[in-house]
Amino acid sequence: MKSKQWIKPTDAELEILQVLWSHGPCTVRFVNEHLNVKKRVGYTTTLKFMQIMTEKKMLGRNEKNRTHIYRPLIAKEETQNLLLDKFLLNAFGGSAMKLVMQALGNHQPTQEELDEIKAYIRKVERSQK
Amino acid sequence: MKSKQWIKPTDAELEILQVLWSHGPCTVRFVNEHLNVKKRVGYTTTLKFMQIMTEKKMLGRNEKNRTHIYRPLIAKEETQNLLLDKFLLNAFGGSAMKLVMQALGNHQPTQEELDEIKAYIRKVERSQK
DNA sequence: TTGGAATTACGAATTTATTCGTATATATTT
DNA sequence: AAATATATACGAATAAATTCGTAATTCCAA
Repeated sequence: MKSKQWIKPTDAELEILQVLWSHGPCTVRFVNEHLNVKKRVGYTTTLKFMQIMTEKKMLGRNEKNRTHIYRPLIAKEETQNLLLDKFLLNAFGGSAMKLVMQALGNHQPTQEELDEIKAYIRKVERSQK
Repeated sequence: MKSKQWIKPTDAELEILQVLWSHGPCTVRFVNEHLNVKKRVGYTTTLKFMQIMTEKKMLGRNEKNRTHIYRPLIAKEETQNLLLDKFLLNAFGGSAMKLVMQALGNHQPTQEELDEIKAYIRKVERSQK
């Protein structure tokens, strides 16, 4: 994706992507209703965004029927990684460790999650020596 | 800080805060020169931002002398935490663990850093039982 | 078959963020 | 003291992001 032109999704665009990533391809109405669980947004506002995102090649859509079906064209993990890189630079001066420690500190991890991290660390350590 | 009105710093404001956080209180000129290491920014642009940030109570300034001395009024860690919370929600749907794992995966931690995390995990585990 | 509901397209208003020019005042240099 | 440099204040242009109204079209139900 880095090879193609990478356009950073805005906050509003990200909210829409979240919906499309978790549910499959869906209609504007479906997305709009999901957004409205959290905050009030007009239908045409959501529509407009999804049209813009389609122009930007963030989304694709099936126009076979009158009601278009939209799908994400950019992958969740890859997008999150790129956003993370930017955020890391902007807010944490590029120090991934600072960010990790703060994230851990602020969000009570469960034992399972701690185990997951420990397993990951062991894996890294093995590959390092 | 959460008690007071929290205004999310923009990217440009964050760059200025970074300078003030790492060096102490300083002048507009000093900040501007530091920003210019990375990218070209006009002096009055930086000045304008710092004035706006002062209005927003992000910065304070000593006006005793003609050349004002600015200082951050919001703390680094606290600000980063709040930004992290927002970012977590926006980009990672609130899953701190996903973010931590991706951050670890993308940025080769050194052995010292891994040790730091391990120590932290042990600390959490001790306090949990 | 006609009237209401749903959908898209389009344009534009609004808000927020970024950038800088110009005027004016103050200090410094010669 | 006059010229030059440096600082702030102010306003405004530009750009980017967000929001929605209206018109035109298509579908569906009475």
